[in-house]
Amino acid sequence: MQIASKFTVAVHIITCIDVFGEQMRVTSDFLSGSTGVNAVIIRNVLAQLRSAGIVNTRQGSGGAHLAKALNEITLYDVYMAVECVDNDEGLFHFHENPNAKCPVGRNIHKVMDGRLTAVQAAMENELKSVTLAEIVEDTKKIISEE
Amino acid sequence: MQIASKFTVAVHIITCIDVFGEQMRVTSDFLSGSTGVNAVIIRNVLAQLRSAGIVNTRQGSGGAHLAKALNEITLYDVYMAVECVDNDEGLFHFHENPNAKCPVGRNIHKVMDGRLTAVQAAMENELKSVTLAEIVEDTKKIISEE
DNA sequence: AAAGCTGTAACAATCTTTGTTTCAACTTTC
DNA sequence: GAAAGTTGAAACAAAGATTGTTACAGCTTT
Repeated sequence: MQIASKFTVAVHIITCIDVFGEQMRVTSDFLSGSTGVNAVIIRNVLAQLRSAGIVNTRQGSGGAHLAKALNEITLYDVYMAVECVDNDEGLFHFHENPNAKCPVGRNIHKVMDGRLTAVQAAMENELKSVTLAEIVEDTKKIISEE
Repeated sequence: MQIASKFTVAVHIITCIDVFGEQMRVTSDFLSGSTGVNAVIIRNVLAQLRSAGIVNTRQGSGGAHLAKALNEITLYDVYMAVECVDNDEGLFHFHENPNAKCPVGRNIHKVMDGRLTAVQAAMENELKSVTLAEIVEDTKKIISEE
């Protein structure tokens, strides 16, 4: 089981906006071409990024723009924006009907929950440690060396 | 998107084997009752735990037993045993067809891969830091205080 | 007014997880 | 050795999530 590709698509989108945004209109069609992902999916992801205050889009005129400086956007922000993991449910799917009549069944949740939360937090902290500025910088560097 | 519940089921199973194993046969039917999960699923998980050298099972006689000391089993071992995440694919599902004709499309993988691996490693290290001995100890403590 | 783009809904296709049915093979007990 | 209880495993169904597709209303610019 994997985290939905909307996350990597979102990072790809933001990178494209910064790399190409000054010289052209970055439309959902263009992004669809660069990512290989359907334009409607792109618009959905853009809508989620917009809700999170990461990008701006407008009907009619077309073209997405960044709403924040790249060094103020972390991978965690993007991850949360596209909601690959439901915040209520958490990263781990717990089996839903442990038997309350069994001593283990009625207590396993209590024992596990804190630890599963810690595991999820470890992952999220690592995501918080990377900014999109780094991602875009690396990308531009590689492009310039090609 | 979530990590399959087979993982929490597996932890539940191991806990039951230790808690109840001395006084009764811990069969797939019993585990099905305690977890609320279908007995065939339980047998599948047991088969994966057996392949990983964590438990022993036998046809006919019935009843699962631990093949290792609890302090030698970490949550990571269980997680890997049940293969909730494909080892080849990784935790993050990358969009599969970025456009090689686009400078961003043909380099985004290079830029992201190392960082995604680091995020996954952070999660896995946290899983490695918890042993089943702790889980079972906590569970027994709670049961004794009920 | 025309062209191009976004926003969004509805539906289909695909994949994964989980459940169900079924039956062969094995062990213990009578 | 027969019966009962159990595991191992295959095949298929059910349910849910992701991704793709189609369609169209609404906005902006020219």
